[in-house]
Amino acid sequence: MASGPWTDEENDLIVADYFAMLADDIAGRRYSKAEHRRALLPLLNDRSEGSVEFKHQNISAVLKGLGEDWIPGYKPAFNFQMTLVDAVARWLDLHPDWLGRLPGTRLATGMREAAQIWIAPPPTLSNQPPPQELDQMLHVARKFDVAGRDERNRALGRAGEERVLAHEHATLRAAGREDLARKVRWVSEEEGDGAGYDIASYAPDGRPRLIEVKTTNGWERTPFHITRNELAVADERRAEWCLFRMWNFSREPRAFQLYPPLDAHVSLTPTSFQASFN
DNA sequence: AAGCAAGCGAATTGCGGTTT
DNA sequence: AAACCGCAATTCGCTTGCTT
Repeated sequence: MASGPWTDEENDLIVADYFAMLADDIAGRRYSKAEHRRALLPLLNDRSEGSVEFKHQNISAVLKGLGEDWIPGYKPAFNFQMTLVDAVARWLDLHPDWLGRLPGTRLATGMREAAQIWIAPPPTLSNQPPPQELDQMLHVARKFDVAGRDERNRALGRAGEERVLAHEHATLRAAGREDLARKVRWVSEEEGDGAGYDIASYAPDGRPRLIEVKTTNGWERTPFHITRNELAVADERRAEWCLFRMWNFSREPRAFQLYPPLDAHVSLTPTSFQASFN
């Protein structure tokens, strides 16, 4: 039995099998996990059923770090090795359309949502996941440049802003401020980026509220990019500005808000540098 | 250099619940 | 009743670092 670490070949096989099941799951097709496992087993180097199951949970963990859906029932299990991450990366390279696929295949059931979004406290203030787990997830996020991917995904960003717009309208109406709700403006849509916030809204008491929306399909601690300009505006108008972080977007949007100073909540790492001649 | 302890990652077994 | 599924506590064994 169980002879040493999994080889790259084995990892490739099980990752491909995993994605086959995940595709079935997302499309709502029936499939049998046990059947997949039986088909896979003889192709591997004499692994036990248990270890195959466990490896599936490890793949779920990689996918969670990536900010992607995983197969329900394979609860993410950490302590996976980086060779497994490489195998997932290889598979995604060979199937570039997987990440580009439109979010929302499974949305049909969840569309009866209220316009308001559930806002929870930011992760810095709630209970933390074990540090070991967090490190591994961030490592994966970096390896795949999850933050960059979200940033470049204009459709995701726009959908997120639209969602927040609806949320602000609903919140103000619920507070009996129809007058303010009518004055909410989608700044980035009307004037383009550059203002340092996306939506100009109001608190129920009438104070202005400048909202920068950051959207991801990933989990709540997925890293994101923030521009120098956004930071500057956050600082200049710190009483009004807020960052609206929306996560788990394609399934069921959840959110938290961050208020300046941002570095009290997150650590800011420069990721791009200006090169000029002198 | 060898022996020993500690730590850590990998994997397995077994159990409780669910579906057919 | 039997098969199937999901899950987690726990064990195993290897590596690494420390001591003598």
